[in-house]
Amino acid sequence: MEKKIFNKFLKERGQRVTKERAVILQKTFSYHGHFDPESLYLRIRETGLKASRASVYRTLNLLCECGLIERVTKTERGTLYEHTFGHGHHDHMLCIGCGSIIEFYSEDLERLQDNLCRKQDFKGVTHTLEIRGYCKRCQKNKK
Amino acid sequence: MEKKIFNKFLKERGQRVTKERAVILQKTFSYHGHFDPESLYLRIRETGLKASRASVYRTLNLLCECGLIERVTKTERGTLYEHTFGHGHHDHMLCIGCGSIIEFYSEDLERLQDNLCRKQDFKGVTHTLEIRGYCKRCQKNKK
DNA sequence: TTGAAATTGAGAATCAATCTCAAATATGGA
DNA sequence: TCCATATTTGAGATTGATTCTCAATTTCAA
Repeated sequence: MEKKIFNKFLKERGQRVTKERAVILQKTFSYHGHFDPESLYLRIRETGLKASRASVYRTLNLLCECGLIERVTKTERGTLYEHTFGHGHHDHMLCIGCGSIIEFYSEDLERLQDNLCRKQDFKGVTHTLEIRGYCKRCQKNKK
Repeated sequence: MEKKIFNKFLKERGQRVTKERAVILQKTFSYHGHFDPESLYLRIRETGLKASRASVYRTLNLLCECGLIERVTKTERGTLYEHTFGHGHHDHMLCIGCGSIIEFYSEDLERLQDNLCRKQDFKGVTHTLEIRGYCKRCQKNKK
């Protein structure tokens, strides 16, 4: 399914469907949560498949452009991605204590974005809301 | 005022108040909007004052820790900062077309954050909402 | 004033991400 | 199926932001 979308996207832009791109797409969707380019690259090599780091980075950019994946955040240790297809848009709470991530979706937030944009004559495409704080467990451990 | 806060913060951690830190703090607050470390460094040199790049980076980290400034976003071209003191919390809309930034504040959003956190037993401290899309001018130019 | 401990700065090091370009490959047409 | 050609790949170089190193300098409590 995602393969169809990606290939169609490539065709439309006169770009080619290559083995490497197929491999990278497949492994990208083998993640259930977040991932970074380097670990994706290693996961590909582990399974005996081949694709260079350069191709991984290039293909991740393509996948972002066609909306199959999203950049979650840029940390000091590089960019985190996740696939959005069959996953749905959502936002994140990030625990300062232990680094754990909670995903959530809020219809109210989506509506609010629309209202905010209208006020500023801005045409919103996507948003990222990141709430930083302390998860349940870390709140307890503090005491 | 911000100088007092910063010096107090340093004292409490057994760190020292130095000329360089004072210069960097002062120039940081000479910006009214966003800035990046490199241009801050250049602004310091332009005015004949002295502080190395290393010290600029080190001091920006300290200023973040004590809450006087905030990292706005990490772009492909480095980190953007802004000072928050006497400025108030707000969020951003980022134009994909021209890179311009619109600041906004929404009471509704603050309330929404509280609700969202309560549902997840999460103790929110701060949040960042970044809406990406097209500003008024870029919407027109597209046609 | 003094000396231990913190800080500075020039340049090296790191690290993610992009670029280079020759060799390999995909694709539409014959 | 085979060809011609434009696209893509990959190894390694490069870039660019940020951090690190460490000798020399500076702060500050006593």
